[in-house]
Amino acid sequence: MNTPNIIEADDNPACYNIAAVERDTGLSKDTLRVWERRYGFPDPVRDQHDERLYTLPQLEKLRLLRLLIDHGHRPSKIINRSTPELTRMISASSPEQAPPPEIEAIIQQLLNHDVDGFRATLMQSLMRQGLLQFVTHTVAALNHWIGEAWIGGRIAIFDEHLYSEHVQNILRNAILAEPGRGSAPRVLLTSLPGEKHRIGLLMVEAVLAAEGAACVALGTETPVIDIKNAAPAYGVDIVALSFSSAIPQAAALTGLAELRSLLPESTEIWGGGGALARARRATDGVLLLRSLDDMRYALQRWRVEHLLPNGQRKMPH
Amino acid sequence: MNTPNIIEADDNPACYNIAAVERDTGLSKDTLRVWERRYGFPDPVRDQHDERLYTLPQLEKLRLLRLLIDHGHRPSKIINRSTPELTRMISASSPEQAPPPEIEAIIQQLLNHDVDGFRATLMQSLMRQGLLQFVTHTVAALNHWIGEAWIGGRIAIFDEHLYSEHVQNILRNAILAEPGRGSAPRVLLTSLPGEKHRIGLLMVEAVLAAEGAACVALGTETPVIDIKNAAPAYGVDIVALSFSSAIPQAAALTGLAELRSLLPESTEIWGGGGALARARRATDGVLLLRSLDDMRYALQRWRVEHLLPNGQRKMPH
DNA sequence: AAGCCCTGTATGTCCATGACAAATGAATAC
DNA sequence: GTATTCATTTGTCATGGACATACAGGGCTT
Repeated sequence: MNTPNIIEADDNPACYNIAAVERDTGLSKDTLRVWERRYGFPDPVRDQHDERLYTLPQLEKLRLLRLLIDHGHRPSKIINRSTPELTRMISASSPEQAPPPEIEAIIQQLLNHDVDGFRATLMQSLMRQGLLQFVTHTVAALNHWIGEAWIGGRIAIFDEHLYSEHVQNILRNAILAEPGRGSAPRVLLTSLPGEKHRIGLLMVEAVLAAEGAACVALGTETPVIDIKNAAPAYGVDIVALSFSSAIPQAAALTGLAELRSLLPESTEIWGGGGALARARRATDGVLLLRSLDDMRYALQRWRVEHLLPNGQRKMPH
Repeated sequence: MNTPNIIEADDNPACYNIAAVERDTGLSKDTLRVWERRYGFPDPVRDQHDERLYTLPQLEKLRLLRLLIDHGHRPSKIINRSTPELTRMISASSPEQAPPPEIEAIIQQLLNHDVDGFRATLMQSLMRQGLLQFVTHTVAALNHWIGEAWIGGRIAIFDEHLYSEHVQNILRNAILAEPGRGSAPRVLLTSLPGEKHRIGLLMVEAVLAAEGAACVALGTETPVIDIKNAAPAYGVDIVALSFSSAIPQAAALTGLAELRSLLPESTEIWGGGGALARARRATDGVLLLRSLDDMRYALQRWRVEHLLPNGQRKMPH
């Protein structure tokens, strides 16, 4: 069913088939083929069966292209530039400011593979700031910096894995420890198939937990139909979806629109995350949240609209 | 960029385009087209641009087919049967023996969508038994039963998502709370690309933590090359990989062999999980673990071989 | 200048069809 | 029983054409 992605990673420079490239760049097979047809890049060699084999440098350049396109550049304008030039464009677009010392210290421990120190520092940071501050400042900054470092090749994939695991551990632990459970509103929290990033989802859950809302977290990659069925089953007021920038903005918007058409109007739909940060507008009845603070305001608004001053619901559910 | 998936969800029965069906069934566009060409199903209507529009019943039948194929049926044998017949096949395929009462109670809360009760019962069970017992008995039994129920269609996908999230929460929390950190051996814990199941991995981590070993957990789906690089970076003694039964046994064995050829002999490789439970033998130098208890024995053996009675390593690292 | 509509180009997705490797199952020999 | 061979099934890839939507830039009005 699946062919091996990697044949000889060290010896053979061309070792990624088109499915692997689709997985690692997020560019569809169709897009990869049509770029090759139109622009001449990527220009993979072929194996004995005429199937495309991409090299690691090509894959890396494709990731840079993807990133720049996500930032508003047009493919035809940048596709034939060299990899160093693309890298320069990226660092030019993001001010490349050194991270604040506190973040820097955490990053250093990660790069030094100091697992225990890394975890301990994160924990300290959480204790000192409290969950809300920790999530909206430290974790957000770390995510941003790690993302940059990953693009720039300054961090190994396994370091990023370790980072993700530990932040998950700490956030889940903190969420579980948060006292006020079960008050209104009730929020269903998940992502659509294709969106695997859990940290964004956990950050949202942490903020909601800190604000005293009741979360029903379904993890990542729940098909739309199942969300439709889950919402009434758990009696939620709001369905919140997270889209990292790994997902095309259009896919995020159509997913939201589709869900909107399936859920009753009384159920609010919130969407947020990197893929939607620059979206102009969504379907009517879908709320775009461009930051975690946005979400806190949305939460306040919902409570004003739906709750009496004593915290009771205005209308029987 | 993207065409809308749904035109008229309520009035028009044909409202899913091929991208939406791919996302919700996990069947690729190519597969959907080739099934239509070969078997005549699914047979979607076309919009004014000749693009496929699938109906909800078609989508549901596709999901049943996917489920049966994952459990060993061949597409051509089942694709032209009716939806009720497929449903019957699914419920017939799992023997449906009653779980023990303790497990039954937890399952009931999950099926009743009693989120808080479910979490509370799990927590109680953990407190009463301790981490080791909880993992090797309760979680293992729950996994087994939930897997059966999923095959038999007695449990919704979103319930399974919720189950997975909460067990993760509780296990991660318990692991973090486990006192003895950092003693030998040091174990790198992950799965290969394609293996997404995290719970098996967390169960292993919980047992290791309870036994006082030092874990470096990289989450799921780490490419072999990255494992090769990570092992020396984190100075681990053992690399442990988990394979759920969703992965073909041959793929698991190949992956283990490939890794064995990349790591120095002094690094042990352990493999376990559903896919390997019935495997006869693996490459030389790879240890097959058929149960969590197997792993505890393996851990004891490693300590006898590598540690002095006072807990110091026999050889300087 | 700033806002708006219009129009042409850029771009991603879909289609049809052909081909073939990998997976599976059956049949055979050891 | 266990390994080997062969035939069939099945998913993925390739090609090239088509076209809807998104975007950029010119010309218009305010």
